[in-house]
Amino acid sequence: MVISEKFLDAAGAEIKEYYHGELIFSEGSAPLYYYQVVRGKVKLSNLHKDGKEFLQNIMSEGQAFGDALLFNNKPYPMDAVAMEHCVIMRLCKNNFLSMLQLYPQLYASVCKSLSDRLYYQYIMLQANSSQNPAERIMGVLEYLKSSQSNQDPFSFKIPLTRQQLANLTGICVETAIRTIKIMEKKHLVIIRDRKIFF
Amino acid sequence: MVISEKFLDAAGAEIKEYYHGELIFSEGSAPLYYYQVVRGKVKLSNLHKDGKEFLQNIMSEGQAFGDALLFNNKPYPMDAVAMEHCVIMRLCKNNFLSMLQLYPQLYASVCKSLSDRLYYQYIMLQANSSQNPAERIMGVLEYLKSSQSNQDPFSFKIPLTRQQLANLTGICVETAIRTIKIMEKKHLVIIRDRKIFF
DNA sequence: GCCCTATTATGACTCGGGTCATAGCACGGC
DNA sequence: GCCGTGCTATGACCCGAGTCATAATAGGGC
Repeated sequence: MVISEKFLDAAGAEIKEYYHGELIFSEGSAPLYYYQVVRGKVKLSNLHKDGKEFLQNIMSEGQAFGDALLFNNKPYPMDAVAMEHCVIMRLCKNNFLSMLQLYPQLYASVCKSLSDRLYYQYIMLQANSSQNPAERIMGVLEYLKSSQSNQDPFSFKIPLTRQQLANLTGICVETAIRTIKIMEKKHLVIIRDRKIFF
Repeated sequence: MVISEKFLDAAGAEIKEYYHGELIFSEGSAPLYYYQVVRGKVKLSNLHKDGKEFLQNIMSEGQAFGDALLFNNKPYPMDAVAMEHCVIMRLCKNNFLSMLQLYPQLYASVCKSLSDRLYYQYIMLQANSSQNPAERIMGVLEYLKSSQSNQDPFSFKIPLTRQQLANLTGICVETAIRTIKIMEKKHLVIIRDRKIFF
């Protein structure tokens, strides 16, 4: 958890619920809140004009989002959408910044949280800049795996559909499916019951 | 400038000089320092096994790098190389963290600096995840332009070679050259004296 | 059980970006 | 001026990822 719910509560945060598919904020609008996921999953995504979606990231319990934009006064570069029923704490910009001034030790958590996401972006940018679909997919898999405690090969069941993997890597579903099959033949992943193990 | 040189100096920073092509840190090694560019340009890049280079970012005067990794104890996900003769201030991890504890107001600058880079990564990740070379290149151009004061069309001379644009976007030089020509025909950019204006 | 939908799967075809080869051009060093 | 090097430019060819069509399978709701 980035910031303890007690602190957020004391600083004046509201608890909000969002339902599957509900928009939390949208690309181009002005950032006004610090958001922290209490329960559920939120996707940060870009909707292309041709209807295709690019998945920037999926935020889970304890993770913060939208906060980076509070520091540099730029409009949101993506949408945030609830992927399921979510409980989210939301703290307005002024209260968030005052809270940090009052309790500077919280800055350490915020910096760590920003750094974690920056690290994720480094990995993904490198992977997705490759032409090779397998390298793009491996980028996601390795990143997800790196945040697991059990590092044994094929012990980790990837919690993403092929469509989501495709949207995260900017390739089409068919290529994702075909590439994953090839990766299985090369013993890079195992497919059991249609689920990917890495 | 992220942190004033006086503060860095008082905290025990060293001033180091690097020459064109000199390695500052390398992918996979452990982060030990906060770096801030005093003069020159530093590229953050990944070297692929096939000899190709992917340019994550180019850091200029006043910008910090390598600091994100101090917060989350992960090895560097890229190399840092001086692109020209550089003067760089370097502050070891312990002194950096102590300095922040001592002067919490510096945290705000660090958060802003992290957020700025996160924003850049969002833009680039979205752009580079596209299949379309023109979209990838536009990602770089629009980002660079957004940090300019003069927003008039075609007023900004892109300070990058086609090779650098190709390495930033993960496409090959030839495609970069051809795509830029097409973009000129579509009046998206102007080419004058081989230089790209946007 | 039955239906609806999301997901996984597979084949045929197209097109565009990578690769390789070659060359023209600009600039700095001497 | 002359040379070398890095940058820009252009053509021919190939391969592989996208697109479209079609279908099998799994899972949830009722």
